[in-house]
Amino acid sequence: MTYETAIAALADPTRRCIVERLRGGPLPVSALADGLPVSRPAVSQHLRVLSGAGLLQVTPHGTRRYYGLAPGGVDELRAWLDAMWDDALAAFAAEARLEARRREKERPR
Amino acid sequence: MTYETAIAALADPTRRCIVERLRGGPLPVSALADGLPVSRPAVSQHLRVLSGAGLLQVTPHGTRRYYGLAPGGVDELRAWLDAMWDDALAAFAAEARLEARRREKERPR
DNA sequence: CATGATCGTAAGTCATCGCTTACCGTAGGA
DNA sequence: TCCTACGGTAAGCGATGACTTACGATCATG
Repeated sequence: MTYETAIAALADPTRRCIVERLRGGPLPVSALADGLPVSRPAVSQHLRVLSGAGLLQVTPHGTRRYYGLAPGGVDELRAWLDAMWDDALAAFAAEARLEARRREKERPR
Repeated sequence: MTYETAIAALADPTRRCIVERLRGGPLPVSALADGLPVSRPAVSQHLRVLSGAGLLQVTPHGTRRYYGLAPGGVDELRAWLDAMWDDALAAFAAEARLEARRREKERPR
């Protein structure tokens, strides 16, 4: 449920750039806007999306608000990826069995 | 580089539905289109995007093409997530140190 | 060889989304 | 108390993208 909004939030290049800029630690909005090719209101809108997805957390300090990566923010997303692609191995085995069955059906011709 | 197209491909709900339907093993296009709320050409377009992102692999068999999850298709995406959010712990430590420094600066007043 | 089934592609339409400018509320310093 | 910095919000615009219908190509089957 939440991993859907998380992956939607991370799909935007500008938002990924924000995430990468937050690797070093929390930053206020103005510091984030400097160096980004978009205006400051655009950054605010992106921060709203990222926060809404549970990827960022805010700590107001005076007039400036520090945005930082939320620990465990991508846990559900990782869990979904694992659920899909770990079963893919089993699917691979299934496909191998299907292939074997197809050969078996072809051989007697 | 590839994780960007992968996350963009997985951002669409219909494409995620396709991925989930492929957990049980490869399927031809018609079988995928049945049960999805979109037309068959739409499914073909989604499959093109997913394949282009390295998430799916195709095995033509006669007139029908079997689409299946590509093993290791999300490896780069997982690596990127780890690189971001594992360093987030270090960032958290950095923020803690920053907080400590702020208190230290406030205390002597 | 002809026919039907499977699937990819092209063109067009409509909604969603990201960006901008303009505006407003709020906290801190002179 | 003014005023300046910081940042969130609203409205409008342009572009990207997802979907549909129509068409064409290919392979198996009668």
